[in-house]
Order: sequence, then structure tokens, then C-alpha cells
Amino acid sequence: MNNQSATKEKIFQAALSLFNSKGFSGTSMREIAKAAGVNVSTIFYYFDDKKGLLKECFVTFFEEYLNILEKGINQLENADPSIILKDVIHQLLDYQYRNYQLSRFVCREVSIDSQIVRETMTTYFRKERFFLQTLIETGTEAGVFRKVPSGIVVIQLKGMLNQPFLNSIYSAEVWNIYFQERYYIDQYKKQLENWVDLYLCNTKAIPLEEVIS
Amino acid sequence: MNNQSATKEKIFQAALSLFNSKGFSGTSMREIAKAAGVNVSTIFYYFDDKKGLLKECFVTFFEEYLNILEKGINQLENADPSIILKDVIHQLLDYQYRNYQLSRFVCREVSIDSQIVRETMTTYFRKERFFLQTLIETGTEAGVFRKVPSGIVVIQLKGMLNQPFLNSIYSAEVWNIYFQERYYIDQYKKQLENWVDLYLCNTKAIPLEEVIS
Amino acid sequence: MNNQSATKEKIFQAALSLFNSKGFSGTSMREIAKAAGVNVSTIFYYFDDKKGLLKECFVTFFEEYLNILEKGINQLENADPSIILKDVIHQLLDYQYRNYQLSRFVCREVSIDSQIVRETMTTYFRKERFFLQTLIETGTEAGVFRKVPSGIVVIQLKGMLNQPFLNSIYSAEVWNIYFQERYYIDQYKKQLENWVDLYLCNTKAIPLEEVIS
Amino acid sequence: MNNQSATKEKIFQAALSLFNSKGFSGTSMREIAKAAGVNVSTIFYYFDDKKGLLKECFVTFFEEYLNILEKGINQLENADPSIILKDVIHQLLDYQYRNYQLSRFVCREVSIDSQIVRETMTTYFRKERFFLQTLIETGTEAGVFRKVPSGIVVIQLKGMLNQPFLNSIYSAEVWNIYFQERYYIDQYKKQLENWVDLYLCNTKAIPLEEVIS
DNA sequence: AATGAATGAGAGTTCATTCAT
DNA sequence: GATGAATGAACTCTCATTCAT
Repeated sequence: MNNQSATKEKIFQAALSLFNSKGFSGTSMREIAKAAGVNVSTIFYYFDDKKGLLKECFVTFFEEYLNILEKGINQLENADPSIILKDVIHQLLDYQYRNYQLSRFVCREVSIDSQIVRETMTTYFRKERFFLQTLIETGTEAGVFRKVPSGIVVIQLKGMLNQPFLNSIYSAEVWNIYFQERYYIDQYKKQLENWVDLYLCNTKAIPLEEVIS
Repeated sequence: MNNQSATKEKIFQAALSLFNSKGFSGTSMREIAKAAGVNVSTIFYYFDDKKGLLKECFVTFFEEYLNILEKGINQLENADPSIILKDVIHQLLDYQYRNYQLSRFVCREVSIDSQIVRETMTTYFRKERFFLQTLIETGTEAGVFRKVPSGIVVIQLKGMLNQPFLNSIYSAEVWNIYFQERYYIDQYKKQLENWVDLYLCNTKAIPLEEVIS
Repeated sequence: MNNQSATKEKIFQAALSLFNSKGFSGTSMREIAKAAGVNVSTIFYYFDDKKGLLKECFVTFFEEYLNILEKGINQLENADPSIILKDVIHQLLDYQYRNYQLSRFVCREVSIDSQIVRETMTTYFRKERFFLQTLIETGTEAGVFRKVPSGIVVIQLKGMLNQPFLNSIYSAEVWNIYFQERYYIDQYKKQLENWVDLYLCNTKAIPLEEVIS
Repeated sequence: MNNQSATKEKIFQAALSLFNSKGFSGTSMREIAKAAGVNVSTIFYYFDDKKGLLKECFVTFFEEYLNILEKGINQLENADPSIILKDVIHQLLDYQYRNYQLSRFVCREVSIDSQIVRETMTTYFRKERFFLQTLIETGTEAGVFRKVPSGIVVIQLKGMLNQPFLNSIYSAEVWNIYFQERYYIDQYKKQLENWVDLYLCNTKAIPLEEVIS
């Protein structure tokens, strides 16, 4: 993405993968080094300390994440809010699908009450709030969406957006639904579109032709 | 709850609170001992090892959680599935509201790929799947719910149910929504009922009189 | 001395010996553990951290050191200051002779500009100053000592008192003078008594019968 | 001093200052590099390794130090040994005054029992012994000094010479005596001259006109 | 029922040092 | 002449855990 050294990128990917499956605290620097095929010291050379790796994860994730939201907002003037919301949902799911390791990890780690989370996330969350709130409230004002409490609905939406990636193991092992595959993500996306139509706009239901049990 | 010794309960509560805010791996036995006001060895006396504490958290959480689901299923023969689903949602939210520390922690930790999670959770999740799937599919067969892919919808529902507790800090700091307070949980509950009515049953929208911004 | 556990004492002695010869920063916890025949963790169990060991050294050294000075002061009313000063010199040399490792280390480490030195030593040095200044100035007021600038003279005296232990290796290898042996300490003591008589009191020189080259 | 490159000198000064306040082992190459404003590798380029820096300190210090002593010896044939001794004392104090960081550091580090100290210092100390012993014993043979054990007295003298610089912090904070200032060094020098007159030669005391408390 | 002493393994981090450029 | 990338070894310190009491 950025022109970091190849070594730095290698380390970052290794860290990501391990953080994802074992958690931040549950992953040791030595494990990362081994997975990245470098010496432990090299990690410190590039990321200063373990927190540096965490920060990089957060920054990387939110950069594009917020970009997607911002682009959606910028199109609000010319288009139907419900269509834009669907498009944003589409792109966010797609982004998380493409970066499912990062997404899961960030989504989980963010719920831990550490100093670094507070420091790093505050700005991001403020921006995200602005974008989502604008999106919902513009739709309501335009008469496209029902009158809903935006905060509550955003939390609801975020829950739905994250769940597939947060508990992909659960989905896979319990429901045989694999969100690493396009097919299931598309299925999920369709339901969220239904959510917009039925729950938010309260229009007619889209007839479901292909339905998986 | 059960007639454990007061010491054991004290330890469990201390562990819970710390696991909740710092994560399982991020919490040390010493910290727990200090918070509980006992010697480290005492924890081992009661819980065998650190995993024992984790297991206790899972067991405690799912005992009542599954109870709620089971009771719902048992009433399915005599009542409207949509009403039962709403009632189950109501009780699950209420349960998590009463045990928000436990809920948040379990919900987060479950997404970590450790041996102990796999071992402990498999049975619980199988049961949960059976209950939720039955609930949704009975409703569909009875013509009360739209035709929906049950797995996808359950994952969607679970996301919405967990989100308030998983990221309570986010809700509080970013949206000023405090799910430790009845008011906000009731607001949230109302929206999930709307979700059942509008999204699942596709009936008319319930007019919203009281709406928070 | 105090009723610490035998293990703690063992560790302290090992640390002392290593600090003495290799310096504080130059000594590793592992080396100490190995020398003491305990596990590294045990050191932390007793002394919290490495600084804890340093502090213990300072405290141990100055406890008796200041005791000697205090006793001297208490006798000032009834006796000739020059005799008391000689006695104090005698006892200080003797104390350092008995604890030469500790003395050397403390004396050297004290000259390092670290936070812990400042914190720990301030009180001790204030007390020491009070005692030594009182000793010198009482003698001057009594007309026993020449009129001398007390600060300057105390620094001079301290230099003479420490040198044998500070650079015992120098003394041994360069001059074949071994201050671990009574004989040489007694020789040195005699010269310091001469210093009191000739330099401070300016009386006749004591005729030297036994002189080593 | 010598025509080394400016960079080398910059590094040396930075190292000196850090060694002085934190000790040799307590100072890292990175700290030195940072303080000198160069890359770590540059230090290795100029000094080979960390020991190289230490050696340079020793060499630099003793070069002029021994020069002073040698010049004193060379004048012994034509002048009163007591006057020469006083002059040597004067010049040594002055030299240490001008290079107080180096002096303090060398004086302290020399008491550490490391291979490099032994290797580097042996020659210097042998020379120093020869000069000081000759000085004292010539004076004694000439009947100018009392009959004293030269080794003991030299150690005594060295203690007095070093103390002001070894523990300059002690002097400053405890006694408000700042040996970085001419005034106090002159005061101290005067007392060492008294020491020569009264203790070594046993002549009348020099009347003290200006005396600081 | 509960504790203090003690441990081995491993944590994150820093060390002095090298080498290609 | 000077540097940035990379390393292996060692650092201090904390981890979960055991065992005798």
C-alpha cells in the first residue's frame, strides 16, 4: 500500500495474522518474528515497541474504512440516501471481506479498555460517527427513511456489519457459513439491503428467489 | 447464585471485571489476586488454573443464556413465533444488561482461536444454533416470517444483540448512549422489535412517538 | 544482622560481591542468581527489582556508619575533641575494613548521578554532614583544632578515609598494600592520627618507630 | 588537542559526559550516538568498539597527568622537594579542575575490576608510583619531610586529590562547595599545602586569614 | 481454607556489533 | 566519512504454577 520496506510489510502481515487468531496480548513478539522470518530485534527496529504494531493495525484499518464513508457522504447531494447507504454497506462489507484478518482483530481489540485504544481511536470514531449520523439523518429528513433514533440504529448497523468477521469461526463451525467466500458475503449483503428497504425505508419486501437455509 | 464460598465468588467477580476491561491474556493472576484481596495461591485452590477461571466465565454465562432460549422454544407450540422471538430478544438483552461485564467479555473472548474456546464452546453453540434456527424456521413455516436464510439472519441478529455490550465504551464515549441504564436498553429493544415486525414479518411500521436523536 | 530469611541474605551477599567488583550496571540479575544459587525470580520476590538491591546496599551501609558518627558526637561534651575524632576515624576505618566490599561499592556508586542515588542518599548525607561538621567545629571552638574551613577539611578527610577501600586493587597491585589485612589498616590508621595531631591540632609530630617503605 | 576529526571529538565528548554521570556500563552506544548527533555505526567507525572509548578516556587522562608528575621529578635536583610537591599538587588539582568530567569518570571506573582496566592501567600506575614515591622519598632523604611510609602516604594523598572531583555532587549538594569554581579549588589547594607543611614537613602552621565556614 | 516461598519458562525490550552501501 | 538495516545475545522483569505448611 505505502512504500514501506518489504521487511516491515512482512512483519506487519505476520503480526496481523497472529493478533487475529490469538489476540494482541496472547501473541508474543518472538512468535511474530518467527512467523515473519526475521529477528525479534528487527520488529523493534521498525515499530519501536509492541504497541507500535497495534497502532499500525488501527491506522491501516481506519484509513480506507473512513475513506469509504467519506465518499458516500460526498455523493449524498445528488442521489437517493437509501441507495447510497446500500452502496456504503456494500463497500464496507467488501472491504472487511478483503481484509478480514485486520477487521476481526481491530473490531475485537477495540473493545479492550486500554490507554492506547483510547488514544488512537477517539479521532477515528468521531469521524465515523459524523459520517454515519449524517447518512441516516439526511435520509430521514428527505423522507426516505422512517423516523429513527440515529444513534441506536447506527449501533444496530455496526453490529450487523461486524458480526460476520468478528465471529467467523462461529459462523463457519456452527453454521457452515464461510465469510471468506464471495457467495456467503453476497448473501449477507442482500439481507442488509433488505434491512434498509424493509426496516429503514419500510417499502415492500424484495421477493427472495435464491434462499439458503 | 450457587452456594459457593464467599472467597470463590470474590475471586470470580474480580477476575470478571479485569477480564472484561483488559482481556483474558492481558490479565495476570496477581492482578486478580490483588483485586480480590486474596493470595495468588488461593485462586489456584479454587479454580485449578487460569483456564479454570475462563471456563467458569463461559459456563456461568451460557447457563442462563441457553435457559432463556430453551423456554422460548417450549412455548412455540402455543403462541405466535413473532411474539416469542420478541420476548426472547427482550430477555436476552435484559440478561446481558444485568451481566454486562460477563457478556462483553464472553462475546469478545469467544472470537479468539484458542483450544479452550473450542473445547468449551462447541456444545453451547450447537444448542444455541438449534434453538435459534428452530425459532426462525418455525416462524417461516407458520407464514409469520418472510422466507429468509436462517443462518444469515441469525448471525445478523446476534450481531445486533451483542453490539451494545461488546462496545459499550464506544457507545458511551461516541454516542453518549449508556447501555448500563434501563432507558437506553429499552430504546434499543424497541428497535429490535421493529426489526422483527418490519424486516422479518414485513408488516406495517409501528409509528414512532418517542424518538431520541 | 536483621532476621531476614536465609535466602534473602544469601542473595544480598552475592549481589554485594558482584556489585563490588563489576559495578552495579555491570552486574546482571542472572549472575547474582547464579552466585547465590537461587532462581532469578527469587531475587525479584525479595527485592522487587534491581534498584531494590542497590537501595538495600545503601541502607545497610549507612545504618552502622552513621551510628559510629552519632556515638562520637554524644561523647563530645566530656572529652577532648581530638581524641574523639581519632576514635571516630579508628572506628570508621575498622567498619570499612570489616565491610570492605560494601564500602567500596557504596563509595563508588554514590558518585553516579542516578535518581535512586539522589533519593536514597540525601538524608544520609545530611546527617553525616551534621555529625562531621559538629565534630570539627567543636574542636575549633575549644581551641584544640586550628582554625580550618570545616567543609574543605571534611572533604579532605573523607577522601583519605575512602581511598584505601575504593582502590584496594590499586593499593594491592601497585603498592603491595593489602587493606584486607589488619597490619596495613593499622599503619594507615596511625597516619590519620598523625594527620589529626600535626595538621589539625598542629602539635609535635609523633616519632615514627616502625615505618614501612 | 590532537588533530582528530571534529566528528571523533564530538563523539568523545558526548561519551565522556555520559560515562561521567551514568557510568561506563550504564551508558549505551545509542545514547552516546544520540548525544553526539551521529549514527551509532559512526562510533564504531572511529573507536572500534565500546572498550575503545573507555581506553581513549584512560589514555587521554593519563597522558597529561603523568606529564605533570614527570616534570616535577625532573626539577627535583635543583629545588626544595616540599616546594616541588606543592607545585605538583597545584598542577594536578588544576588539571583535574579543567577536566573534571574525565577525572571523575577515570577515578571511579578505575576501581572496577575488569580486564580492560587491568590491561590499560598497569603501565600508567607503575609510572605514577615511581614518580610519587621518588618525590616523597627524596624529600625524606633530604630531611625536608618527616620519616613516613611512602606507600601509605601516597594513598592518603591520592584520596585527598581525587575526592573533590570524585564526589562533586556530594560536595555541591551537601556542602555547597562547587569545585567547578576557581574559588573553592583554591581553598582546597591551600589546605593541601598546609598538609605538606604541617603533616609532611611538620613546620609551623600557615596562619589562615580567609577561612570559609 | 488459605498462604508464602520458590521456580522455570517466557515476556518485552535493549545491548553492542556487523555489513553492505 | 558516515549510515540504515539487521542481528544474536543478553537484559530486567513477569508469567502461571507448585508445594510445604
